[in-house]
Amino acid sequence: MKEFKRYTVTSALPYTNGPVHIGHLAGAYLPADIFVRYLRSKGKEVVFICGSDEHGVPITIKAKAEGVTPQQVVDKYHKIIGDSFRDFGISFDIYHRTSSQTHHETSADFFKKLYDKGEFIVEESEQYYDEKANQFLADRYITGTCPKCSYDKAYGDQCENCGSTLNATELINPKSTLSGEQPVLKSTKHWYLPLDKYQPQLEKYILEDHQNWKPNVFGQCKSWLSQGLQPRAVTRDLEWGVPVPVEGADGKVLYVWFDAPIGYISATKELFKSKEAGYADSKKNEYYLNIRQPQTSAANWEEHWKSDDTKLVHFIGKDNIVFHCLIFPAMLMADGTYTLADDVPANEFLNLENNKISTSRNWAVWLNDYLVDFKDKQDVLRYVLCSTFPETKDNDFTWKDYQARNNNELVAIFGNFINRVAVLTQKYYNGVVPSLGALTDFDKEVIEELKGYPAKIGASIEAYRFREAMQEFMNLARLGNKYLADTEPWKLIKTDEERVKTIMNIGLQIAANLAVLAEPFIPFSAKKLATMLNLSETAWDNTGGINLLTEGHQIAEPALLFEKVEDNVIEQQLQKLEASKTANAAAAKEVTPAKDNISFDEFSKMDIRVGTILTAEKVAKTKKLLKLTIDTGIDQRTVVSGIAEYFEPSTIVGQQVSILINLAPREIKGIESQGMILMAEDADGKLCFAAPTTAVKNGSEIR
RNA sequence: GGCGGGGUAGCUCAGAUGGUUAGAGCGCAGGAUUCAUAACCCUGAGGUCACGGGUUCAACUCCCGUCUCCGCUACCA
Repeated sequence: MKEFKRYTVTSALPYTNGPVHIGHLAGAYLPADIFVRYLRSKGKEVVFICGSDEHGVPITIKAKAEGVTPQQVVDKYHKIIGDSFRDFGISFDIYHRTSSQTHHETSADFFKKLYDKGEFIVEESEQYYDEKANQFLADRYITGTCPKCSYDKAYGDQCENCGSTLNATELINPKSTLSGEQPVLKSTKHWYLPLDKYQPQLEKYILEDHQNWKPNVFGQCKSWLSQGLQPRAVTRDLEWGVPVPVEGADGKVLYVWFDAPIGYISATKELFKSKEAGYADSKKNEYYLNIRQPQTSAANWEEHWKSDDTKLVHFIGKDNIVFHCLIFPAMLMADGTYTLADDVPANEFLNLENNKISTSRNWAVWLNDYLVDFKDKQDVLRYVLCSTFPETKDNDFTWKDYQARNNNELVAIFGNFINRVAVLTQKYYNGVVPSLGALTDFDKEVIEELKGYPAKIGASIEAYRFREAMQEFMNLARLGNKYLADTEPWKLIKTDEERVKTIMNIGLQIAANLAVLAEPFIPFSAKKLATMLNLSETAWDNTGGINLLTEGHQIAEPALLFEKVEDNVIEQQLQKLEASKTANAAAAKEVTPAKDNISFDEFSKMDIRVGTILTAEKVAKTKKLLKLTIDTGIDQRTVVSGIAEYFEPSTIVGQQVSILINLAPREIKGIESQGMILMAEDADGKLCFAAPTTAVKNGSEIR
């Protein structure tokens, strides 16, 4: 195993268009924080880097929608996100941001160097340009008439009428959805990073040198490599971002995926820059939050990025694997002076109450919200999330589990043990650590077991098995409880006071060990415990023994580390989740505005009849389609309808429906559909039949 | 249908490169105990490792197929 002199640890830069939730925390920030806190306790040199990812199209869209500038959007969320991380004890040495000057310079320089080295390919292409809005248009912001089916509201990338995939340039009468104007074709130039050029190097880097990476990470890289890498554009026509620093690139910025990972580097730069200012935690500085003095002897940022004896570790979610394992390394290879990541321990996704966490559906536990409802309980969430980290597959967070973990583990095992020791010490010795006398065989066994924990927990952390590490930590608390249960000092105190001193001394030593070992996982409680024990030791390597507290040492009054979470609190959270979900769904589903008036004649053209479903069967190899036979009173005809997600074929036979019978037939999945069933669609997408409320003769006209 | 990832005790999840009686926590049952936030401690009952084939002396672990679940995607006239 290679010995590294220092570590550079990064967590994925959160995209700054909303707050962060438990899924983010569990995926990339908490694991990294545990890892880093552990390293610091081990006395390792480490910098822990993160910041806001503030560029890209989605932010400009959000700004436009809210009538503010992109900068205002990112300012708002940079603060919210940064505060959330700080409040949860995510101990970044710097939380930087990509809109900062340092970042703009760093990423521009990075581009410029590659440009000068001739690493890029330049390609010119014709793109639609909105002269009124003064910008190039992404395909989905262009509508027009479909060249294939003449549907007049086709999008630039696809026609929803006939389903064909389009190029924006194929549309007839294209219109910009931004201004409503007809866009013009304009040729534009972009720079591409030829990833294919680095394919052999990347294959060696991953497939040969890093077979030890997690299976999910390794597998995905392998899959990409086997498909063959393609050149990727590194620039875009956009105002918001880092301007492309070369001639003839007006109105172009670095593509956000290119500048974002450089954010790690610029943040490190900024961290070292602020060294002169003494790393003051300056919340007034608009460019960073939560800065602290890193535990490193490095003289400059380069030592953390360009030395072979630096171990670079990226903590990310699984959506980011390709960028961190292939694209960013390719960029660094193109530069040639950087060291590459030693590991990228990507987590899978965290679900919430059996459903995927969703920002748009507001199905999430937001960190800033959590602290309002659970003041000072950041450690409980840290603990619960760590115990259910999606390390090998998607995992589920439930409030019931949260309650159980808190009550049965934090309170009942860890908190209870500490309380037992503290209360007994207070009761018997007024809080003074008693002397250690002769050891029994059982004492020796327990001490021997205790001795193994620091290394065991540490090994798990270093292997990125945080769930296992925390379980081991909790096993030490269990050992403490067992020690007390088996030695029964409360009985012995009546017959053998000397023996009780030894027992309590050992109990206290276990508590002190727990205080140090808890720090990476639950730092707030660890601090509370250390204060209670009046303990100043923080070094991991000094744990494992029974010498953390000396005889005669005074400890403070016992205080509870954790409290139970009652049923009603959990109920409330579940209700809140449900309520915000429905509220959000309703709000998100805007009522479609009324269409233009039509004449009675036009209306009369539609021939809508009452019909009855005679047969229904699923169309093979589709998810939504049912093939229906309808008795229209006039004839029996086949209709294909996209309702399979909501209706079992057998249950709708005999159902009366409204059917538009003179709609031009169309072939769907090889079946000719002769008409259209009228359905009402609810806000959540559910469908219901728009049909007569009492039975009506088939063929009756609807008008 | 395509791509990706899954299906292991009631629940949430572990199970390196195939190898003795498949694990943990919770829950459940019984016992012990009272220092402790009725908490702790001990014991126990629970799994033909989705199903069917195959490779192997040996498969939860490798290969093929089937079913099923979850994402993204296609079909919704």
